[in-house]
Amino acid sequence: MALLLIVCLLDGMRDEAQQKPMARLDESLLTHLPPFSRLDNRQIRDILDQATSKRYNEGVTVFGEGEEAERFFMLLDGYIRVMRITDTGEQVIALHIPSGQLFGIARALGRDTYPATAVTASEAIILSWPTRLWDHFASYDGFTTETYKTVGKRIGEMNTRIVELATQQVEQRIANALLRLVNQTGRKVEDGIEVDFPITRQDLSEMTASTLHTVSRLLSAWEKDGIVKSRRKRIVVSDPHRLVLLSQPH
DNA sequence: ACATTAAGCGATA
DNA sequence: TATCGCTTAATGT
Repeated sequence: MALLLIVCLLDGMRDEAQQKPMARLDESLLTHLPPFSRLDNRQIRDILDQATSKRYNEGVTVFGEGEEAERFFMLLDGYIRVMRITDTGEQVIALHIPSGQLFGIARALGRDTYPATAVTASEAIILSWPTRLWDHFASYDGFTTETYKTVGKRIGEMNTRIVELATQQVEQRIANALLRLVNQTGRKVEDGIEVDFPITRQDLSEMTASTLHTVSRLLSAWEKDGIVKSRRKRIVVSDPHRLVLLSQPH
């Protein structure tokens, strides 16, 4: 969270017109991120000078499904939850995006509207650029290939999730969802690995086509067996191995 | 093998 | 105090 501090200070902390051009953001913020790692300092400077930075609170919608894709985004800190709403008003969580990744890149998918809704799953710091700059970015060496790598990973993840949803039963689905969360966003703590952002039973049920009651019951049972430890909005996996066993059909 | 309904409890703001 | 997250039991499919 040191990054949070730095950017807040650079932003001047004040006035809630948060959407403002960066004064001087350090180039090292981008140099180690895959889409930008092959660019020289002048190119990074150019990119940063056109970026807008904004700090988001938890649970804030960055953009909504179907909206005009006016901008694309780079998540510098925090987590993004990508979700869709069914016609009956039910929410389905498609995936979570960790910091260091681009998102809302409709242009790369040949779309002019966002295919899903993006909500902050934690406090977040996000850079964004007008979509018209996408082609300019795409001309940079390695930008496109790296971008498609992460897009490919996301599609791969969603693929395996579809198979899970279609073939496995709830216990396996929830176990798999939890394993993915700790693998992607896990943070080592005293007695295991903790999901790095606030997550409710309702959230987990929306990731697994289940209900918060079933999730609650399963987490309680797993806690009794010493596999997980959970309190409100926090889940620690203390025995990942046994969770892997549960994620396997038996 | 699950979802739904309902009731109640503690934490949080 | 009101709302939220969570648990549990009973009941339904």
